Amino acid sequence: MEADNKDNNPELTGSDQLTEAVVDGVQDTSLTELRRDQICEAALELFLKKGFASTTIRDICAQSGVNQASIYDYIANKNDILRRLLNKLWFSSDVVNLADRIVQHQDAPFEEQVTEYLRDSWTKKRKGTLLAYRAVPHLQEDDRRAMRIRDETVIHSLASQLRRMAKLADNDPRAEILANLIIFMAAFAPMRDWLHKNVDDEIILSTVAAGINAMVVHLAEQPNEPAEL
Amino acid sequence: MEADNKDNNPELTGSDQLTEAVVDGVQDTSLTELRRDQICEAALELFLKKGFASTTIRDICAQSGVNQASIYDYIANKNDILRRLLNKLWFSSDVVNLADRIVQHQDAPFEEQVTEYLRDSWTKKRKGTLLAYRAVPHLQEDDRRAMRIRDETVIHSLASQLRRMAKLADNDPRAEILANLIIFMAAFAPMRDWLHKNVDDEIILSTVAAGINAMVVHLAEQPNEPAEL
DNA sequence: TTGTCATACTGACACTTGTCAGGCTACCAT
DNA sequence: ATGGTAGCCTGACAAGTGTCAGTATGACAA
Repeated sequence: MEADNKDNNPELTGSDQLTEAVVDGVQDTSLTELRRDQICEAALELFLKKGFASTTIRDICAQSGVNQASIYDYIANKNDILRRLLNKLWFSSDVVNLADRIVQHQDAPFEEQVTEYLRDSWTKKRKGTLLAYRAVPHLQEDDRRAMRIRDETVIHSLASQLRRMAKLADNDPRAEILANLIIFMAAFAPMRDWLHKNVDDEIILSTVAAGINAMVVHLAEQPNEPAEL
Repeated sequence: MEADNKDNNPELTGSDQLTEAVVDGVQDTSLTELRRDQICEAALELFLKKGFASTTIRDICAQSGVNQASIYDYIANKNDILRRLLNKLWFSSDVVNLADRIVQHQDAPFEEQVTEYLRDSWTKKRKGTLLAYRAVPHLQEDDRRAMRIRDETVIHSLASQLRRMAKLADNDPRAEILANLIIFMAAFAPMRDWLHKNVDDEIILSTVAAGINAMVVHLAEQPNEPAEL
């Protein structure tokens, strides 16, 4: 079981994505596209509601209206659906990451950029984030590694911006830690949304953004690593 | 399937825990205790590695050395194992929560208390946290509600301490948001531990604690909610 | 009208899963 | 030795699972 032959795809989709299997059951590429979207949309909803492992192919078929046998004309297997979803919602999301934002708008105040970054993460990328945090354990080892590498890249570029802004030494590990923490907070609202039901989203946003800003400011005021306790 | 008859337990274990099913296959209560511990320990390891849904009873039996049939003399069903684990590692963990810490040591500086709180959360309660964040979707509705209520209680008590410390109005929602965020950060190191492999744990700890402290200090300096943007 | 071909679907296979009935063994008191 | 009993295990069932071979269907070309 779970042969998952993505090796029948000779060229990689680009090393910063997960490799999608080639499926050639159906010629009409636009139809393939359409059905795939149906399938992925249904699968996303179910994965988030019931978890990847508890969602069956039959569930996905029922939800998307695609036949149980035909589904294999559009996707290679259950894992392939997850890969495609992550590629679309996580790797190719149109949310600009914080480091790039800072580089692009050198003049805008940091807190404002954090606000916009969080706003986008919490709306446009919300489901992708949830999926990434919940479903990654079900990926195969190399896909999981790809996700980790992506994360590390993002964190390192953010860390170097933080170092510049807070005037830290090039090897100060606190920049990486704070970068990691900020990325983590991009998952805050999606993962803990059952609270604050009656609180205005903008207040949540500005509170967290102000908090992140305070963290960075504080770091800039403490340019040396604290001595060992 | 999944009858999950915890209703054959007349008295509740206490409303701040999940209800564990009564299993009477074996008389010797100390043996029952022993086997249950074996089973839970094995299950915990597997749940964290493969996820709840992908871990089979057969896996748990193999890992714990308990027979496939006998396991039902010690636990009621797969879900019951999860409940018992959460009761032990999440509800009855010996980690003092941050609000209680603050009340108990009114004089100690906030940052120090945060440090100790995070240290405990990231070591003693590490697996419980991971389990709570990952496995809760597989609980039944009422158990999930119990977890949520617990969370809300903890957050509200922390929020009221934050209000006191930062001199905020009683209805300022930012206290709740920050409390929620701090609780969320108690899951930071467990959930994102693949980074910082070569960074001293104490630096991670002090960096995050300092950041949280800066957030609260900043909040105290901004006693009024910002006007609408 | 007939033939062809791309797509949809019926039905099934091989396997895994949670769960347990009922037989089995080892030890203890007599 | 013998009977009894507390714990252990073989074997199985019913339900569900991912996957697909092969057939039915419908639309279009000749």
